[in-house]
Amino acid sequence: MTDTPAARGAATLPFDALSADCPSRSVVDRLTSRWGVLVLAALRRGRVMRFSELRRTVEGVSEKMLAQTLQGLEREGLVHREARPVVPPHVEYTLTPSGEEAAVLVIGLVSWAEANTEAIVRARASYDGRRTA
Amino acid sequence: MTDTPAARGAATLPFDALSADCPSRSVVDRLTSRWGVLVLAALRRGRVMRFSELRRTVEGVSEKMLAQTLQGLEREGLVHREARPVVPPHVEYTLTPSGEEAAVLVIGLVSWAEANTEAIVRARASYDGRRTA
DNA sequence: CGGGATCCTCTATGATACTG
DNA sequence: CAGTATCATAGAGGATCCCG
Repeated sequence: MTDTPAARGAATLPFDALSADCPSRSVVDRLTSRWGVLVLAALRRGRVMRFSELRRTVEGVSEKMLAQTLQGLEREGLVHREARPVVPPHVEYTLTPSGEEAAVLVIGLVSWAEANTEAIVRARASYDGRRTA
Repeated sequence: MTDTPAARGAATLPFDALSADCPSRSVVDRLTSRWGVLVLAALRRGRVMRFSELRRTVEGVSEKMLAQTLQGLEREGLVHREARPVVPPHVEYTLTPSGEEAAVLVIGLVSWAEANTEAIVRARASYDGRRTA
């Protein structure tokens, strides 16, 4: 049997993302980007947040990365940007319906990670111990 | 009221990962690392795979990054490595129970991304059109 | 076959300063 | 306030060769 990626993809593999050329990979990359994950989590469930509010909520993010991340998510149609033409500027960010869906999944991951952090820290210590010994 | 990350975390925020010092962030970072996601997806549901098998399945990954990713996942206790002392070497990788849990969530994300790739590509085009115009 | 060791190239990320 | 522009750097990621 031919075992090309295409053949496997159509026949048995539900995950095209495993193939190099699938555009879904770039989507996954953005969803799972360092700050993308945290911004989606911060905007969950219809929250409306301003730029500086996000800046404070997502601790450690720089202005530059926050702006860049928000633009990326907006481009993917996951985040909606509402700019009110006043001075000083007033800009609000929310998740789009699509963004809400993605956020649910991302938050699932984050929650799991938090629930299992202790176990993982223990696993790390064990692994490191074995290697050092 | 004191507004330390710890205080907020306990009181109102379900997501400690939003605070900079929470160890869960490093867990999230690894789970969502570029190749980590794809390796977890490839090893889903009790699959047993050898190194070169993974190398072929996760298209585009280099030997170095695959080795590095597998070691990272093994360290977190998500992947089990079984090396049989024969020549030529025979090494098998599987998910641990913990890894299976994480994989389910990661695959959820990947699947969503694949299902929504078209919509996202359209959103991109729309966004780019608006900016260029 | 399954890596380890090296060297090299980018890109992601940050710090800082400036602006409408 | 909400960014943009610039400069600088660590680390991700890749190519290649080597070994048990």
